[in-house]
Amino acid sequence: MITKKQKEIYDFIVSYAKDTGHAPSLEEIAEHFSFLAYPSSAYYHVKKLQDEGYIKRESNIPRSIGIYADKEIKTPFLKNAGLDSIRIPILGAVNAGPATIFAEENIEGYLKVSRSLLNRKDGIFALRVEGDSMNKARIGKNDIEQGDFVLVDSQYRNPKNDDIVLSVIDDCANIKKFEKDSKTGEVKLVSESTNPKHKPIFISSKDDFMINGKVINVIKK
Amino acid sequence: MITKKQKEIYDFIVSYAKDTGHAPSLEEIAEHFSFLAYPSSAYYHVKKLQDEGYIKRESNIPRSIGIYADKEIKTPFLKNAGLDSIRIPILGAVNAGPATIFAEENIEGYLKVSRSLLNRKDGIFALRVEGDSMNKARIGKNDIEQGDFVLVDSQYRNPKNDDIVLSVIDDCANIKKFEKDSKTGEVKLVSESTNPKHKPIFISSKDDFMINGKVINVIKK
DNA sequence: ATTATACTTGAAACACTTTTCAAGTGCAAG
DNA sequence: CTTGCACTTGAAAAGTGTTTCAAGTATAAT
Repeated sequence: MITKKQKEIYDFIVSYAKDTGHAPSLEEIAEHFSFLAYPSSAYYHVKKLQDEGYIKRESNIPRSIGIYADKEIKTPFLKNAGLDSIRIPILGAVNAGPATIFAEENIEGYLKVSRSLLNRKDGIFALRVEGDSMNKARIGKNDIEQGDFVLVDSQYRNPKNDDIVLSVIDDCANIKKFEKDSKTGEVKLVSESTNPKHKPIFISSKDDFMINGKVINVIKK
Repeated sequence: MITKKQKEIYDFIVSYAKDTGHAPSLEEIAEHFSFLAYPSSAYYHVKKLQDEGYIKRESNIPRSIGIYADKEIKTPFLKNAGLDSIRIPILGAVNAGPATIFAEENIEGYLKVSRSLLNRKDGIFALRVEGDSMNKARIGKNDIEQGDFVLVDSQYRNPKNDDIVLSVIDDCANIKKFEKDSKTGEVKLVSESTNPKHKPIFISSKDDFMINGKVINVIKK
């Protein structure tokens, strides 16, 4: 059986590999976790993960940890659910204005979120939603209403059709549904709203346009 | 500008990463090419590839070569299994003779295979097995008998010990177990047969010798 | 013939990584 | 209280891998 620590280490390996394109060394794994002071400790856990079939690895080969893409690790049973929540910074309200909302000084506070909602900790933040432009959109079984918080994965920069994305267009932050025409390549950002005043936004290459992440969850107010 | 040698090296890196889930070391790259006797030579080419923007790499970090897919670094994760079944061309029977069996005109038909058997679609084909030279070998829980089909991953060109490989030696196709002596570097191809007439084949550098893929599955007749 | 380009050679120095092992800690169940 | 489990510690040895450099080769273009 796999333990909570090993699951954390697994997640770190996955996220490290995603970021860099290669696996971490045992030394780096140890460095990343305060409960591991030596590579030998990382070795212990990595060997466990390997024995359980969650990763593959080759002896004496640096950075040879590989992840099986079709194998998901279930979060082990948590004895103390309270300790398993994490703090996520709340940034300025979504449609409030300039792109500078991403600066650190605009952090409004922190939201406490159960870690099981998320795949990874880094790069996720919360935004308070203002307006009704997305009140028909659904993330899981929730809609997005004024005053709710949306969790945004800022590492997700290559949206697929129908993803709800956070974008900044001409210095204005928006939460819209992403739609790209596979033939013309034209990108459209659609409001999923009961309010007809929200028209789709067509992106032209001259617009100052950026996808800042994907909405992965909604936390009702 | 990139040269032909560099393109070859690039392709090797890609195929190695696909097979193993991690990048090769400079030493391994050098070993793989007869025109490179030292890691420093591989270093030279890899640096070129990096300067030209074809790969990314980190200084002093072993096996940190990464390949760009679009603009994102493609992590060499192991691929997962899909859902539906796919068509795989059936080539001429294995020991029927010359290497030209790989030409398209020798496709005998198609075999319908559940994709879950395979890691990837492209580069996989089926071969009908003739003879008893491998009837003791096992792929998963199956042996390889006359009349069976073996699935060959032709992108897998860097076999490990005990892999069952498809090779072409002096224009003759063979399915044998791959064994390389880690000290001498000598390569031996062994028949796993109850029939003692099948002797191991020792590969010398003067032989016209090529690994064409790895047997990844057996489909019983 | 000279120059430039595109490499290869060879060794050594240096850096990074893995592996091992014996001894310990802290916690929870019996 | 004892045992077992799930780890952590600490250091050192044994790999594995990268980088540098100076010198040399081979080919093609000027």
